Amino acid sequence: MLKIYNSFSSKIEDFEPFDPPVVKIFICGPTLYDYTHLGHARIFLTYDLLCRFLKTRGYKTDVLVNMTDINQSVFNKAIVQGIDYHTLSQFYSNEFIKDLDLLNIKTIARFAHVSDYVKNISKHISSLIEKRNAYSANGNIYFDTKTIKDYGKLSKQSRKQLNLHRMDIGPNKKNQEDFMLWNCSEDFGFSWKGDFGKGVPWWHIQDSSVVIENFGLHYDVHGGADELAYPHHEAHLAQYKAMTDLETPVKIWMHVSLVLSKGEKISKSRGNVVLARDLVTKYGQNLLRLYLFSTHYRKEIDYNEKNLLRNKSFLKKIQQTSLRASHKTSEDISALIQEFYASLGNDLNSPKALNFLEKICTKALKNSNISIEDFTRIMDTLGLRI
RNA sequence: GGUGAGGUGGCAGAGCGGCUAUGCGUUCGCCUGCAGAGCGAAUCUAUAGGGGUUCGAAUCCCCUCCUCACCUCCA
Repeated sequence: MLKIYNSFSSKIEDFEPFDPPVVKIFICGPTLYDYTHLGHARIFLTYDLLCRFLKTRGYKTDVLVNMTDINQSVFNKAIVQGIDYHTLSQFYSNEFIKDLDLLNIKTIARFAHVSDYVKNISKHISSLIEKRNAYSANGNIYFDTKTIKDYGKLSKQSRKQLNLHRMDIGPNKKNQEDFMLWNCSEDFGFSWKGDFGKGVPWWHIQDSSVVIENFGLHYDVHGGADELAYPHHEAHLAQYKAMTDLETPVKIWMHVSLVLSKGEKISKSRGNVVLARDLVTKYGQNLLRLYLFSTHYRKEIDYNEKNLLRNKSFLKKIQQTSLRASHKTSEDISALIQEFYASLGNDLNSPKALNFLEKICTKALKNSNISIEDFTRIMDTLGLRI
């Protein structure tokens, strides 16, 4: 039904959720200090496609997205603008939701703002200290990565390599690669109380707490951008294992590749950011979907406007097909429809699926037929609004 | 140094064992007072290099060369 590449095992695996027919998916969400750009859009559209496909196979999806409002970048921008960090993050949170709507992403069931979870985070840190997975050094709390046997496996790094990273630098850390859970040493002008001291919950533990509060001891898919594999996902997995006492609390680690521009990563520091809303306004979400889905999710996309526009004629063909859709699907097209879904089922091979869709359209416009029902189902799967 | 993704026609970009996409471009028609847009048709027969597997490879295996990204906050 669905084969999917698991970054943890580096293999394409048969997908079987813990509690079928429900599929629990966690997606690393936005840090709330700026608008959604094309790279973010690709991430959420990919999981939207995954969910829509899973639904056609009889699954029910439960998607959780964390909304990072406690974060250095948020604090910094709030200071620059002279406003409360919460006001700032709330603004971008609303804008994010608007962007998802523009992108026709309706598959996300829960949004979890980290600031609503600080008490839980503190509780979980206390318990990690108790279990000796975490320790205090110079007031800060760190996770002892040596307590996790195969730490580094997800990001495919040896202990030696991990040791080279200058991770969350501070005095008296047990291991160079240990990461911070609770920051007590910096003054942000505000702090929260934990049993272990006043401070700010740090990056990685936020997701783990959000996940365990919402999903409990296990879930099926952990998603996010490729670049999050280290240190973020590695750290999250270590914490989550310690919290759940399970060896495999997450079935599939699914990483979406980056969007580049002129061969370079899209990022604010390089000044080549393209906002999702601008693209949707200018070209429409249909075109954007066709463009992004015509590259496999594990492959980088080098964005340029020309390539996006190339899908125009394809979109037109789809629109013409919709006008020609009839009451019955002919056999040759029926076979192609099967191939369309089979392609998606094979590690979400959307470019191949689109190829079949194009063949379907070509035939339907010549001498074959596709039923309105079959056609609509394909559109729904891809999230196209024709 | 480590990890991952790639190298396809003039260009962009799919296909991932046999049916050789698609788009841009180019050329020719139709349309038009001209131009553009639009429509129709034709055109380019490609797969980094070298071995191998196979009846058959762009597609699988090995070697070489090259490109890019990530490994620090970034999605």
